[in-house]
Amino acid sequence: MTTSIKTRFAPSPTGHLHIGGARTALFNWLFARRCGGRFVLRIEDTDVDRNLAGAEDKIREDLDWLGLTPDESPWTGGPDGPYRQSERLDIYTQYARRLLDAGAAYYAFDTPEELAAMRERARAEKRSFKYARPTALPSEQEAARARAEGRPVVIRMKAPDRDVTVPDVILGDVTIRAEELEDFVIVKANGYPTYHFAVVVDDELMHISHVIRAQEHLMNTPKHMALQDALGFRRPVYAHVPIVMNLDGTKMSKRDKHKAVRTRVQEWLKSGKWTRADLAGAAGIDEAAAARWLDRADVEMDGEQLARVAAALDVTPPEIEVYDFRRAGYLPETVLNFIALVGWSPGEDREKMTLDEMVSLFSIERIGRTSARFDREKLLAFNTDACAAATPARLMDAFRDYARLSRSPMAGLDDATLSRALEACRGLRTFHDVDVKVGVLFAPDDAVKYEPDAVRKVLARHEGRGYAMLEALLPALETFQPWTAESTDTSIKSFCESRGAKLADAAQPLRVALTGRTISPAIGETLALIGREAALRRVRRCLAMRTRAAGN
RNA sequence: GUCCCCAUCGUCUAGAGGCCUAGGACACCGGGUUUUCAACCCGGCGACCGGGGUUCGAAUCCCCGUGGGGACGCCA
Repeated sequence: MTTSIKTRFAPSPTGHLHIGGARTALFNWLFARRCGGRFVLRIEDTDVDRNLAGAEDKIREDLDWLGLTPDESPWTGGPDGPYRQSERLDIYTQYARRLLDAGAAYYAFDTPEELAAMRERARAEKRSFKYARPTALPSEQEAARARAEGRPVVIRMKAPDRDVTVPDVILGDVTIRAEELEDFVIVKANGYPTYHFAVVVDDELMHISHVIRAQEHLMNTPKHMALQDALGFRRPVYAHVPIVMNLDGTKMSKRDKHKAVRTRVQEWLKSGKWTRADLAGAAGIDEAAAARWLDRADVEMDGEQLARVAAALDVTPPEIEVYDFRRAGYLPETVLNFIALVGWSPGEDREKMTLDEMVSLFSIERIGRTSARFDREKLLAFNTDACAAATPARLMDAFRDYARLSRSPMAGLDDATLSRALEACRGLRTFHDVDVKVGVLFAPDDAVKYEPDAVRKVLARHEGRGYAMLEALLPALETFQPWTAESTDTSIKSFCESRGAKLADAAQPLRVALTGRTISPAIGETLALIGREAALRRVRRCLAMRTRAAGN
């Protein structure tokens, strides 16, 4: 049992799953599957302030969508639970006691302000700060007294006094010199364990054999090893994977979304296009909260609020979290395939893979050492290919999920119509494309927004040539029989022929009349999808609008 | 600033001393197809960060430099 393979993914419940986190989860999941081992999901909720209500459900939802289901987790249970750190507090206390008794850890009473001042002084003197271990360690009595006096009491772990070498399967041996190591807090003043402490205890108790995590944790590992040694724990195999970056080389962060929206808000405020009240209104929050968000880079509004503001501003914030990609209309299998390739490669120029194929191809040794940039263009291309390759049933299923989330007018379509619409969208890149291309056909007439550019170019130009065409076409349209894609297509073509016009001369004005834009499936297909009644109605409506505009 | 990691086309990467005139994918450029958007087809451009070694031979090994990234929290 002790020799069996077990990996874990341990997010903190702060919101939807970050794409980088998803990749870490995927690697852990793949490795466990590959080895016939188990995959554990543990919730690291030891920061009372940062925990967000509902975040755990979001993570679960994202993982489910991707298909990375855990074998053990807070919601599936398992032999080594509980899987929420906040429910394991007594366990940590027990081990902290052991460290204290062994003299491996000690009480400390510094206030956050004092610590900040020490760090500040060190910076002013241009030396690096290192916590100075007191020569005489505080006793239990002194700790009790400090507590009684209202001072914060934490427990610090003694850093090892010799060099530590981290054995890493990706990076090789990494040695950190003893003087770089510092005594670190393992139990906070509020009694909660810190990440370092909880991780080590849980990985041991949960029999984790391989720790696959982001490279930003590399320098934490000596701390974890010190804890393992002091507690007599096993040493899991470590694999630190390179960090996922933005195309510009900065770290991919949730804040990027806020930054993008914030920038646009600022532009609009400056140009007088918007007021702070508009912002608050769009977000659905009060003005004070809106102002705080606007002025401080570290303040975030929730995902839904941000999405509303972004929509009002007509900007698309970068997709960062798994849920962003889902809502943007990507297939989960594409996301999985693509993120697997960010930092890992099976070799032999292999790129397109199903999850099952990845399982059989995966190995930690083939994970790279270089930080990799996340290229959305390539993801888009992957998704395009995946949609083209997907079976109609799969596509329909995935689209329904998208339509529900994005409140598409296509959400309620019956199977036959939806499959027809999807077929008409062959070549789609994301489901958002489908929504753009055929969504309006299923929306109420008044949802049609006539784009000024389209109207000018296709209808109004050359003394209203497009409108004239519509007027001529309307009576013919009324006689089209039967109303199918093939038949209406033929009818329009012969209509054009009889007038010595090109197909585009009729198709484009019709497209604009029906959708308000120049984007839609082939014209016959468009007519079939929208239906006879709606088609005639929208053409008449479009012509009536022109008359009204001319009257002004 | 200190410590750590990394370094092949613009991007993700293949490459584990001769198979490399460095391969693939995306992007890009040119052309084709086309009633719009997209898709699709054909062709093209394009990289071993620099300098020293080691070796008969280096993208591959070593050293230095440079560049990028990460960590330095009672965050995880």
